[in-house]
Amino acid sequence: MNPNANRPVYLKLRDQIAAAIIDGVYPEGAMLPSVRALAAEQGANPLTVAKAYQQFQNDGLVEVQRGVGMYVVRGAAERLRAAEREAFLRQEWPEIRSRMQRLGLDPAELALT
Amino acid sequence: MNPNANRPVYLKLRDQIAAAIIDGVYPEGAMLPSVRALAAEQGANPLTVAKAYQQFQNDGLVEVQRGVGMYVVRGAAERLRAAEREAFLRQEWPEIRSRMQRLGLDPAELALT
DNA sequence: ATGGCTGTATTATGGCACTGATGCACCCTA
DNA sequence: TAGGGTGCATCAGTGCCATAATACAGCCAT
Repeated sequence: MNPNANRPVYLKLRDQIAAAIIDGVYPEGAMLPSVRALAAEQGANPLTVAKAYQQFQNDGLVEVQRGVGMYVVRGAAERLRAAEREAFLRQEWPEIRSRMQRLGLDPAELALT
Repeated sequence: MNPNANRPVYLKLRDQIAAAIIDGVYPEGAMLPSVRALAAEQGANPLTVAKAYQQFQNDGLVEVQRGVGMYVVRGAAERLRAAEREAFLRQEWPEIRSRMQRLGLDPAELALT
């Protein structure tokens, strides 16, 4: 099946949040949705959301003001995008590429879709 | 991290075997390695290997001769390739494509690597 | 027929990741 | 100063995964 289907919730949330930061849905300096709010919206547990937020704190992409909320730091979007791009090219793309080759698919053609 | 890294062993084995069938490492009519042999080679448990083989039996891609071994049926490689291709295009490619777009990557360029 | 190879069923166990419920510490505003 | 909003720590439950030890059923060459 799709490897992304049976993925832990907190990782899916993490990807979703990362995409939102990169796309500017949560601009730099803005406050992220509270763990409870996002949990209610996504139908998940607050702790699961907190776990998804955790990595962004460790990487210094968001700043925690205890009792207040979590804020996107300056330059977070670009730093995040660079890191994701590097990780994608180094870890995922080689496998995807060889896999497509095995299946007789051409990335250049599919790109035009 | 890489979604394929923390995947269950039996699924990684399954993908590895599927690739071998498609690539003709196990040609049609040939016998697959015994569960014990592959388990020893891969450092896994025979039952884990059996679980990896399971799906191929259900899909009718391999034929079990009890007491003898498991054999790749005729047309298995092409059928497997078609199924994998369809699944890839429908389930995985859309996500990959949008993700690359977000990261500012062009599939057409990367294809030339 | 016997030994050695196949796959398979059974049961049990340990580990680990994910999820969940509760309560606490902290900060701002009214 | 009271209330409601934050994040966070602790503990517990659950289910999947992997392993293990046996035992069984079938086939084949010697």
